[in-house]
Amino acid sequence: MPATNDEVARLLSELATLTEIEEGDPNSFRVRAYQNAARAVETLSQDVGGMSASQLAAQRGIGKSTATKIRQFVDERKIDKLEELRAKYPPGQRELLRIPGIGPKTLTLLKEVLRVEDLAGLREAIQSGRLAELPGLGEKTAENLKDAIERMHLQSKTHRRPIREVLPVAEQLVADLESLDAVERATYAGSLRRFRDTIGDVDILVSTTDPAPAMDLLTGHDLAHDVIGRGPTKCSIVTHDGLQVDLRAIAPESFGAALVYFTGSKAHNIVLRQRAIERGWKLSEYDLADAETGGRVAGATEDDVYDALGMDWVTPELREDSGEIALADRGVDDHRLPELVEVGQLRGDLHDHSTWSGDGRSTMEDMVAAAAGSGYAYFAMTDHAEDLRINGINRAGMLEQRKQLRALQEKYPDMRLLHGSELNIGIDGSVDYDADFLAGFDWCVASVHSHFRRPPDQQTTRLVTAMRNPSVHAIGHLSGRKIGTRPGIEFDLDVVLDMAIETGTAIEINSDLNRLDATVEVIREGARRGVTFVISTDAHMVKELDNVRNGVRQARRGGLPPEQVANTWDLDRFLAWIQQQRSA
DNA sequence: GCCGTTTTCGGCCCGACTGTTTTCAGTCG
Repeated sequence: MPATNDEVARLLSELATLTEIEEGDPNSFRVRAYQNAARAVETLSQDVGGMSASQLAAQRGIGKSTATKIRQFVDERKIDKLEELRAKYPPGQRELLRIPGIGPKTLTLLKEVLRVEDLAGLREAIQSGRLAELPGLGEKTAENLKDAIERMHLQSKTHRRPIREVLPVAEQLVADLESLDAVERATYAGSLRRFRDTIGDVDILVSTTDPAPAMDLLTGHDLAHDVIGRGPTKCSIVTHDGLQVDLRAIAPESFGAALVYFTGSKAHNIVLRQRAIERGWKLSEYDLADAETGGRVAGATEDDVYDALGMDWVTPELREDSGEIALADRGVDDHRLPELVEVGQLRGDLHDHSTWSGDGRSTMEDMVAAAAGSGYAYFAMTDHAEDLRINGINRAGMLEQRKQLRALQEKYPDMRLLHGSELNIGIDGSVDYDADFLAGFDWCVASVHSHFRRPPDQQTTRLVTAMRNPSVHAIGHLSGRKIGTRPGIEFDLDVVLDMAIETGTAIEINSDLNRLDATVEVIREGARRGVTFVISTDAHMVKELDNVRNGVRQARRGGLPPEQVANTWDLDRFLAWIQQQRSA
């Protein structure tokens, strides 16, 4: 089996972790070098398998030494240095490092003084009181470690959770904090603000000159199970289901700097700080300031901070140090961040269900009324087709629904109602109904709802066959993944994107927080190649029509401009495009 | 281990909090 970039990136991360133990310092330069190399490999556009050592070493973040290691893995499927460190620090030891409160120094101390090398040994050392006798540790530390072990299966450091479990909690806490008189502004930051699929913990910032009320609110909140810590400007809680929430109180004049700092990513921030240093400044969560005098340069808003650093403001979704820095750098010729799609640019929703489908929760009339209320110029009713046995609508049902939708159209002169369906892509790529019946729909989305575990070449064929069908306008939730619970189908992205362009079929960005599908990788590559996308809610009830903002953030994360999103187009252009797909 | 208009050595991001310390080390983000 050839070595994949992901595989190599994982091994380099492991090397970083093991080196951290070896050197006893999480900030060791060697540790950081391995982490940088892992990230460099992750974001590489070519396969490491086909690259020579010198080609690898030419990549930023990969030097001669790491290039040799990567080549060794490609050729021999092993890395000597890694094998050596794995033998020296068995998995039990590394597991201890994952316990919050244990870093490399404590780990070494445990091993050398108490011969503790795994979780069981640590439990025993706490129980017997031997741990509390170690130099630098004490009763309180022993107690904290005991608690940490108990909630470890829930803890953020060991467990990232799907965004759908986190976003609603964060939004509620932010709203509650913002209602306080003492709080000027509250917002969540971190990977949630960057809109990653999975989230470790929640970072909330409040702008205030009086931190106490905000901290009282969080530590006493109904959602709080346990207060982990509280200082003058920072406190942390764990919710009942184990999510850690950190709150930081920020002075208003520092809010922008803090927002930059806590939004990250870590890699993005490091580059910003390097830019600050080059200018004789230093960037912290308080401000951008002169390194010598401490005189403030910027800090109140994110815009000020980026501007002072000679950069355009970077949308949080792009802050991963994966090319956005150069695009924002006003010192670089042709620098230009992509224009990214915004919620206000969408003119229609193209994947929606009603009680006509067994799993719909709002009536067609209510869905249409709500869409009209959003000011949409077009709206597609796409209930499930008949092959979805539990849910789908048969031919007679579809014809009746169409009749009722046409009647409804008269009530909404300013919004074009499209009668469509969410078709099911069968195991051979075929879809529901026959060609003549399909031709009666205005707009069809085709999605995979079954047979998730088939070989990639078979899945590729399924998708390609569906895209070739002239009645299929878009492919819904391309991978079929459910974040955190179902991995989704594997397929050949090259082939699928080529076919999307050839047939003019759109790729859907599904706004359901469970899905966020197409994935960022697909969007990024599709954006580069000029593929047409649609951003749809897949709403099953009125309330879910608002989910479109999630789909938009997913699209932005993939760097997608509005021009490549078909439902930003005006009605005439959109209808002409549908027509063209049909005849292609 | 990586990198380079202060280059091949000598730098490499920064501060809060905790618990243990009588001035700071370790961990975290």
